[in-house]
Amino acid sequence: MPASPRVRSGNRRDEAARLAVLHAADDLLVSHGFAALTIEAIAREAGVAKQTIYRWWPSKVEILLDTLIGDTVKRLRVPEDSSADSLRGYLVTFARFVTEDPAGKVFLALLAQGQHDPATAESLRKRYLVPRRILERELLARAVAAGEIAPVLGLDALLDALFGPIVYCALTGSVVNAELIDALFMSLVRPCG
Amino acid sequence: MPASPRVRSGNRRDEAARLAVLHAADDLLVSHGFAALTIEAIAREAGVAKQTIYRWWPSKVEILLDTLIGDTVKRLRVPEDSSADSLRGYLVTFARFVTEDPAGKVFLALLAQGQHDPATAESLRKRYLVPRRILERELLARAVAAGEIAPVLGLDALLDALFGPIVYCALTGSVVNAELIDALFMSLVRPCG
Amino acid sequence: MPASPRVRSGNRRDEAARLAVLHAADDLLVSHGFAALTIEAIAREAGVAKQTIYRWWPSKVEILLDTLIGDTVKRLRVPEDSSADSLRGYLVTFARFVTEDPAGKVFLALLAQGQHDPATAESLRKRYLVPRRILERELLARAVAAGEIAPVLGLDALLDALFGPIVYCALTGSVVNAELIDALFMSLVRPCG
Amino acid sequence: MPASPRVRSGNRRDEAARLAVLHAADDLLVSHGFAALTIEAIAREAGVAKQTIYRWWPSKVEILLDTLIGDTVKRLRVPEDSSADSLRGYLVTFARFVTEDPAGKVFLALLAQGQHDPATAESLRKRYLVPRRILERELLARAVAAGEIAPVLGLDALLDALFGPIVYCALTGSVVNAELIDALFMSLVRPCG
DNA sequence: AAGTAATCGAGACGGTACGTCATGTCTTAGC
DNA sequence: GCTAAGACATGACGTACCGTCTCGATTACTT
Repeated sequence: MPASPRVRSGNRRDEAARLAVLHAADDLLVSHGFAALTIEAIAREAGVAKQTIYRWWPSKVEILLDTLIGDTVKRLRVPEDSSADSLRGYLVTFARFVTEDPAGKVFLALLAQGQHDPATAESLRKRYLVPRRILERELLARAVAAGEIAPVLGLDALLDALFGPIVYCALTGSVVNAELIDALFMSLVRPCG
Repeated sequence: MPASPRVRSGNRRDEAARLAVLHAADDLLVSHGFAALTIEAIAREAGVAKQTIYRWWPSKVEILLDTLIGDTVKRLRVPEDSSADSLRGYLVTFARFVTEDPAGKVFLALLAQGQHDPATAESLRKRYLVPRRILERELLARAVAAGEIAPVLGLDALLDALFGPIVYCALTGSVVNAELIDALFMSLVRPCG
Repeated sequence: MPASPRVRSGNRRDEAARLAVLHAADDLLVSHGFAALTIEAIAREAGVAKQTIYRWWPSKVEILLDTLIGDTVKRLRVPEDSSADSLRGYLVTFARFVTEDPAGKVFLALLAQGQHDPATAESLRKRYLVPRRILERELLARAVAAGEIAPVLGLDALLDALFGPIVYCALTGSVVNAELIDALFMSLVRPCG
Repeated sequence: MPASPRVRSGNRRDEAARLAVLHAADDLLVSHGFAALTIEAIAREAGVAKQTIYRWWPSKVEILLDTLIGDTVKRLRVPEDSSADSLRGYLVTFARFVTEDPAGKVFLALLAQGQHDPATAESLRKRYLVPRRILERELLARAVAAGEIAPVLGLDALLDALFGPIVYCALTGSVVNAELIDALFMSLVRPCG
């Protein structure tokens, strides 16, 4: 199997090129950091022409969002089960995602880039934060309805209070304390029983 | 008063140039965003030679850190008084700083840039986060010793739990809820009396 | 004729850009001297990006060499005819070239720059001096074979003896004496008859 | 003898600094070429402040001229004796000077720089070329008067015809042929007897 | 002996150009 | 109509020198 550069698809969008771009972006971010994540580097790494990237993505941020959304579906599912335990488990999973998973680095990078560029902030919010937030709010609502938890706060504020510290620790490079998650959970979510 | 564009200082560092750079960086960040904050733009805006910037600052991040540290001293003092009330007031001040003060934008931009560049993360931590954290830990310790509060967590974790949600809301562009701060304060800090 | 700043050539080298660079370099050298001949000035004058210059030429010296070679082909042809008269005419043409023609200024500038930079010296020699010298030697050889001249020196030394004084006068800003050329020609080349 | 960097001369011009600058310029030209001969490099090499150079020399060219004039007096004397032989010897000495002596490199560099900058050309002419030319013309005049030579050309043109080829060979990096000097001497100067 | 003046080293300053890199737009030619 | 390839104008990067300047020290002439 010498080269087989890739079968050209001719008229249609080349799925292989799409995947190659997504993987190249992901790999570069993890291996060399956001600073090295240039369109030219992605094209080089993916073996794809620059124009092919510009044709399908308006910016490198959207590429990262595509990989992040894909990876989140695979590795950071919002649980269906609304027990207090599965809720707590979700917090722990999120903490691991954000500190250890390469896709978590993508999330942090996008959150960061959102501070430098309003368009990124808007995209991240619309395509990622809001949809997740809806799922999470529903999860909490189900748990409240089931009498599993009795939060001391409105659902949105509660979610900020729970995820905020985890994200902040990840951003500042502190370890995310298990004690911290426990205390937040006990004090704010108030599991019943 | 004819012209006098600026008095040259000759052999010594030119204080006027230093201030011009700091202000230019601050202004550009606020007015055009981090993306427009290039060394050339700062030099242009400040009426200063590029080399003068490179002579004194290793990167634009250090310029921003200088402005941030200066502004924090002026507008985000850690209170001396260790009452529960002044502690809560500090949280509110921080929330306003981070969402409304131009210097707060600088802080968020640096936190963000730290995700893209480890050197920034390290500088921010050493020159800003750690010194502030020390002061805040001492504040909490005094309050505990005075019997003003009875926190449910270790001091570091507690600080992350308190500031994390505020920073997270600022990063995602959500409003920082007063209810949120209250609930965190009541549930985690547990003011006595 | 609306605007049409220049038609972009896309994938291929842009011939218009190439010519614009050559002319800009030539014009700048003649109008403002070698000191003003910076890559940035050429790019400005030619309405071309700096990178376009660096893509095709390793240095401004090679740009000048390109113009010199082109101009020499047009205005300083080595004669085909090997009569003593045409040989003498060639010397006179060379003297005019080197003192009056803008392309002659380019030649002198390159010869000069060769003293400051060995790479220039090497390029000038390989791309200009040696090829011309070959043609001139052949010319002399033909004239000797035809019995037109009977030089008192080897061909290479003879060429140095003939062109050296002309170049030296041009370099020092002296006028190139017609008497000088005649005397050299009579004494060293020794036309027969 | 620990350091003794140099004795300060106080009010007067510091002769040691003057010499250090001349030697540094000379050394740098020979060792690293004209391109590396910057005022800053000379100051560095000489252990002298930049301002000290600017105070006494209007440009680096004048520094080189100072060294050249000094070295010429020492190593390229125009002979007093007006015999044909000593005249021929002078030509050979000049050829060696220009191809082997470091001071010869200085001469070529200045001649070259004169092509890039009219002020240099003017200085070189006034301070070096013209004074030498006067001496050389006198030498020839004495030789003619003494019946030692019978040149076929006016004295100035003759000098150009003699030195031109030597300089040209030095400029193009060719070897200066002994045969060449002989032929020029015999054909143009025509020594009697 | 005290004051004046010029020199020196050091080095900051506003500039200009360097050569490199990534941007996003474009055209070509092949499938 | 997609693709790989890559030229192009733009503009920032960080570095090196330019020539001017100001400083504080040193030393020699004046009074």
